[in-house]
Amino acid sequence: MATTPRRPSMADVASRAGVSYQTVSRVLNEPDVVRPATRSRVLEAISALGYTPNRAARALKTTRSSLIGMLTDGSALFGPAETTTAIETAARDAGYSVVLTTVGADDAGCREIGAELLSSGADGVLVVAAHEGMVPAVAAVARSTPVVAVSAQAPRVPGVEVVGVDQRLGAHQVVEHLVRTGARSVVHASGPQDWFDARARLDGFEQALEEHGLDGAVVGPGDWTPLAGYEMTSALIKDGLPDAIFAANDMMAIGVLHALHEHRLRVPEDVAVVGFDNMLGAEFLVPSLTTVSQPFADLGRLALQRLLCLLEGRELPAGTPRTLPPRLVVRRSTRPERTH
Amino acid sequence: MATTPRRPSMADVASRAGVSYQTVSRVLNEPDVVRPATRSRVLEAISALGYTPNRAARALKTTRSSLIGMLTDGSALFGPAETTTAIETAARDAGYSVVLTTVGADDAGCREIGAELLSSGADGVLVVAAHEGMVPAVAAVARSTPVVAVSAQAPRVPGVEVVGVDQRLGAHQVVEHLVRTGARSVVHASGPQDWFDARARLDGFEQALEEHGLDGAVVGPGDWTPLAGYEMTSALIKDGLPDAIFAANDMMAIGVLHALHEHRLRVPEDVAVVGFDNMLGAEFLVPSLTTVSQPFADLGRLALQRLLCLLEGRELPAGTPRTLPPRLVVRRSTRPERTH
DNA sequence: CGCCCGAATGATAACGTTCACATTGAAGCA
DNA sequence: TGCTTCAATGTGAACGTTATCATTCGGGCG
Repeated sequence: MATTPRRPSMADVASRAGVSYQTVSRVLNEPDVVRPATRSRVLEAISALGYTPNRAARALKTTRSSLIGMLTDGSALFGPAETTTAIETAARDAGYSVVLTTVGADDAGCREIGAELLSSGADGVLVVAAHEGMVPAVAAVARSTPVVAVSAQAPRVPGVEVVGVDQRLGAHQVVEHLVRTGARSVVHASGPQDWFDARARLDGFEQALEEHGLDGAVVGPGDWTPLAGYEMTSALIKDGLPDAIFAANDMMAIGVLHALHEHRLRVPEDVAVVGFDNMLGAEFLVPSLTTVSQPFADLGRLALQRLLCLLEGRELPAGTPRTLPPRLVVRRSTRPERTH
Repeated sequence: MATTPRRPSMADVASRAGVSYQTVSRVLNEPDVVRPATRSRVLEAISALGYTPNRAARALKTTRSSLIGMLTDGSALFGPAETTTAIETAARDAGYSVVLTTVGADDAGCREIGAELLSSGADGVLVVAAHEGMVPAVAAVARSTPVVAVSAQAPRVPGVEVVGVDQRLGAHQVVEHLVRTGARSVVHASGPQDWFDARARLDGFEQALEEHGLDGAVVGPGDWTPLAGYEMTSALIKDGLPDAIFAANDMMAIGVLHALHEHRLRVPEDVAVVGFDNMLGAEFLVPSLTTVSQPFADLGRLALQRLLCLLEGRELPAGTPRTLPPRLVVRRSTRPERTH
């Protein structure tokens, strides 16, 4: 009774079932090779003792930790959170655990973060809300571990695969919708340009603008927050408003709407407003926000699938996309499209 | 050249530095006991080889994994996300990594989730958005591992410590503010009652109602989403509105505001609205939302600190709170308080 | 000068698995 | 019957650490 209640090991299970520890190992790893009778005896012993395999020992022996590192931004943004959850669930289904690592605003300890992620023994790493600040950490990791980034475009790090939503396409869809609803001038309230997604949205915006010969301008960059959208819009109101404002994300759009409301400007009659992300609640803003829906959860699953292929040396199923399409969701913050 | 590029081990470092691997171990774990000259020689070898300790081996030997399990809800809610980040950062500072485990809506695999968390070898577990659905998993874990829950009240699981924001107090503050601003009747659009926080807010609401002799009712329960708030409010509009609506969280408040706006009802003149959480953007809703701010980040750090004490057998610093106070943030969705 | 002591380092064993190979036993076949 | 063969299980070693004990080497002191 005085002995420390050590977690049961294979040896304990083995002696209870009257077999050797190797047989127990086999029951766990290649069940069909052991005779049904012994197998069930072992299984019974396992559940009776509440045995769980010691992952440290397994990792030591196999040099594979069954851990996936997830590098993500510290801000509590909607999209990343959803992607994160999808990744974790899919990883668990595949027999992996996810170790979370957030990188804050400061680049300071960033290379160090990479080293820590590495030493945590992750078999592979997923980068979720990719921005410049992560590049040092990613570069440090990528030399010795497969990395898949969820991002609009490859962080300029060799050996990093990329899976993402086509942000440029999304921006195009926004501009085209605005054109169809009569806007002649559009301002993009841009996001932080060290984020790859923000840059791609801006690129797509400028390109679409040119294609349609629209008047347009870019203000910002903002930092994804409502306050940024609010301040940019307040400035615009002073300097002259366009027909429409395209915010880099829904949070900034909230600030845009607020500023307009504050000045008794009507949306969409005076100014149309579009966001990006289709976050929870976008539909219930005042007015209901036209925005671009991103398949965050699918994205997470796709990224994980890619990483698993890298890890296990499998080929990707043919036809697996590298890029997912966004979807424009038209609501009340833009003028209705003419239906012929 | 044909040999697999194995990660360097202590033995490699040792032979390069001309010492035994035990000395390398000592340099890492108790540096002062080794002579400065040899120590620097070893350190030089470490950095030259890019050696990082093998955590699996260490974990196997010490029976401590330096892993903290974080059990959290799958929904992409704002509060949990912020708490999560704070925990991860604090954990990393303390030399721990965080393995993330989300539990979805289905209770099905829930006990199993506990077992997996356990077998992942976490030294301790933090429960972040506690609700009934987690109880089986938590119970499974708690028998063999320290658990701290971030929650309004103890999930009824023995041996689980609790750290939380005083939700009842928050609800009290809301009701009192509403009373001071002239409301005579308040409806609480309640949250999912299997969440401990939602239950506590409801309790606090009812208690405060009684104390102040107010008219009141509870509608719901909702599921934290804007849609829920919207539907409850739509029903209220048909059946008769109170002076104020207290939504269980800000997301639901968004739906409440939307429904009111849709019926041309003015906030706060016709109905005052209050939320809970002070999520990013609450300030910029239309109108700016009065709500209860929760110190999500502090909460995460506090929970981690408590868990570390449990893990390392330390006493908590005297005066460390078990409960953090919320803070009422008065904005424009409620009538202004009279200033004498 | 011989002894002992402490500081610095080395050697050995163990943690709980999995891998590679050895052993057992029963069945198949001439 | 005696041999081979294959299925089922057991044995020994190793993964990279840390814990424990053993060894070495100067120097202080009687």
